[in-house]
Amino acid sequence: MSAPTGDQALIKRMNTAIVLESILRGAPLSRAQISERSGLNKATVSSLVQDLIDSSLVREIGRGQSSGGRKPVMLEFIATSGYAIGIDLGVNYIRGVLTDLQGAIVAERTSALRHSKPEPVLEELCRCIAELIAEAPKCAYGIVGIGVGVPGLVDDNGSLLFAPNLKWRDVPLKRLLSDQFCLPVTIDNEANAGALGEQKYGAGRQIPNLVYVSVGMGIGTGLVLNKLLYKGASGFSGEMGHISVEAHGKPCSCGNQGCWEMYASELALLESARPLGFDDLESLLAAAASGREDVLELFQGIGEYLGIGIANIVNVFNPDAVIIGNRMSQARPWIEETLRQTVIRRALGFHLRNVHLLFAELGERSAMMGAAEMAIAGFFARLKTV
Amino acid sequence: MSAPTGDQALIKRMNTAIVLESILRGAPLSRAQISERSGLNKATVSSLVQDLIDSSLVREIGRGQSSGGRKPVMLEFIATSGYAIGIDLGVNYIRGVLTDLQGAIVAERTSALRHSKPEPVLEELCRCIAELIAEAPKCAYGIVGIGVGVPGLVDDNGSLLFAPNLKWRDVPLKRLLSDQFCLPVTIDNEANAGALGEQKYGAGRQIPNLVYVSVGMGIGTGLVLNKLLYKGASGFSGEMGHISVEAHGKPCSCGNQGCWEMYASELALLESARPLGFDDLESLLAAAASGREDVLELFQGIGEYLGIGIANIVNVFNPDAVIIGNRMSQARPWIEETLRQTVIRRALGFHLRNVHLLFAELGERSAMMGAAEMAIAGFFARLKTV
DNA sequence: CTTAGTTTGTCTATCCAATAAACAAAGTCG
DNA sequence: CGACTTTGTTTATTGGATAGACAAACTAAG
Repeated sequence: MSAPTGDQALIKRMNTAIVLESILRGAPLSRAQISERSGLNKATVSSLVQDLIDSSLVREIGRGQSSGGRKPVMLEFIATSGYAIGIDLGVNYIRGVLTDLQGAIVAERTSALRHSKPEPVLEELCRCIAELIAEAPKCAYGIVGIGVGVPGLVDDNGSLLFAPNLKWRDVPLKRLLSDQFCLPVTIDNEANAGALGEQKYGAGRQIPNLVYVSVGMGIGTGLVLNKLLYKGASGFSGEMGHISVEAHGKPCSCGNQGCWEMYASELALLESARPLGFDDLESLLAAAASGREDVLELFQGIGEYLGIGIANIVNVFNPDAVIIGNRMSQARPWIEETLRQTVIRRALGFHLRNVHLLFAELGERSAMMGAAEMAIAGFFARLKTV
Repeated sequence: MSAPTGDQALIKRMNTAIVLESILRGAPLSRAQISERSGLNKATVSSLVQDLIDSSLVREIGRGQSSGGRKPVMLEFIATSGYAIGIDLGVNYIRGVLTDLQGAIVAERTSALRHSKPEPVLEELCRCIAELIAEAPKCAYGIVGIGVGVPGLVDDNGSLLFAPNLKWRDVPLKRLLSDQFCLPVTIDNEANAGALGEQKYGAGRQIPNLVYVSVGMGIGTGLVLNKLLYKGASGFSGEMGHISVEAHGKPCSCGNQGCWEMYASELALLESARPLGFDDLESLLAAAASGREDVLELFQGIGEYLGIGIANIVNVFNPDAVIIGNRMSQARPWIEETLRQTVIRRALGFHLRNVHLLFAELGERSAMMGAAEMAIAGFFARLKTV
């Protein structure tokens, strides 16, 4: 009914989180440094650090430099006290990764999908997860969770409501996987996962507010506000690919007209390239690289429309950064200039001052790493409540 | 440097807030009921309630009904222990209100503005505030703060950076007013204030996530997420009036092209109505009321474009409600049907399920009441930190 | 080498908020 | 009237944070 009430256990959880976060950010660190940075009393820090050591989350790694007194005992987070699984479930591939608790990759596995029917795909998915689990070294917490990024709409029960390109409807993915593996499972949209991946491990490190624009066959977007994924009222949001940028433009399968993704996605590019005799992105990229004028113009068209939509996003969210990801980010050399100019011309000056226009650093790994991060974040969140 | 650390004072503040909020929501309430609803121990509640009584925030109002035992002592919030000032600074008017701590209006004052130069306007503004302050009854906390909604961009220091219709630039409004009155001052955009006003006192009561669309000469928007105003990375955001809905449409003074407000605002309406011999909204409303076909068509055009932009908003934020406010809400009878149809046709089905399309209930008072609410919220926030 | 001063991390006594349990006061109902 | 309920306070206890004392470990100046 009401908010969780405050008691001493809450204080301890909060302060433990502060100590752990200090170590995560600034390791190696001594107890004295943690005390100074956090404002917590030395005695408090000592006690909490001892708890963390007892829980196998932190260890002492020997003496550090002295500045004229007793040498400090340096502490570090034990990233290998647990492992996370991150999955990027694509339309024709499954990418999976096993990472430690700091997102360092331990094992990786990719497989192509021939069918898109749920049953064989789920079978392959489970095989992939099982193999990754088998590769995890022995450790205190084992596998702490499974995160999955999917190309579709997910509700807050982790059911995949609708995935147009897979032609799936109402697949209770979270329940299926947690029944199978008896582990915490987090499911989210591919763009949300990508946003988190880039925020944590890619181009958006240390940037608290960003928008990730996943430009593939369609356009998906993920919103990170204050380092947290933003979800709308009913748990799914950010369908900015279906913002109408041409009020009476091409009809979209979503029912709207003139959706952004009808003009700035890979699909839009391929459609306008068909008369020139191209039918995939790779050949277009090759043609652009060899300097074909008509193809370069096509990319500039995409760049402009991407810029139009991004200017809209900047005006609405005023983020610190916008990150272009997914397949179209490969076209960076041929779209970046037009894109940047368009955004500069169209976005409001006050918002432009601080916004950075970036391209994904993790490439095809954005969503997979973000999925792993969801699992890791879930583990830390559980630490706080138990 | 780091997060605020947890100590016992924090617990007490949190639990005091829980108790106070229970009383605010459910008054009249007994100590026993608060204990049961909040999960706090009876003794804890007793102690915290005593503190609140000592601070003149709560009072006992006598015995309540018994259900077979000792009669409970009922408690209520003392709304009149403090008063707030809310100001709506418009382009050609100043509206001011004095409310108690629950937003009940005690005094109200409107004045027309002839000039728009800063000096005379500020003078009139100060006179308005002073007169309202003079009307406040004696009470424990006096005037707890001044909130002001302004037609322009505000930074997080409360400076009015740019107000196109007033032709103001860089007016440090917050500093001026707090110097003058020695009171806490909150400045925000008119649309943000309106959003808060409708969320708290108007059509959006109890709706945690909503978007308020202020349709006047331009279009402004205010975003309430989880009952709090959302601000972007640099403190100002939500310029959805400048989302481009016609990628290569009419150039806007903001530098962008095809901005929503070029097609769906009062300005857009007046422009298309000029050939018919109209030059203000009032005469158009009158003509529509008398059934003039060509005018009705104009309103339908506005309704359609409003719907196009609102569908975009619904797709992006998936709010619980969208509230149309400001002057154009008077045109409700002639735009609502078209607007509703357009949104239904264009927004994504999953998002539509839960969204309500509402019109402002407070009319021209939205922003003013929201401004008062900003001052009240500031008072409660200070209670928690001191 | 000696000695003074510094830094680290632990220990001790104390404070304070929440809590359970006991309790007195004030009621209902048969 | 007596058994039972409900309310709100009192009392003793718990547990986490804290200040300050302290021992250990170190640097550097003389």
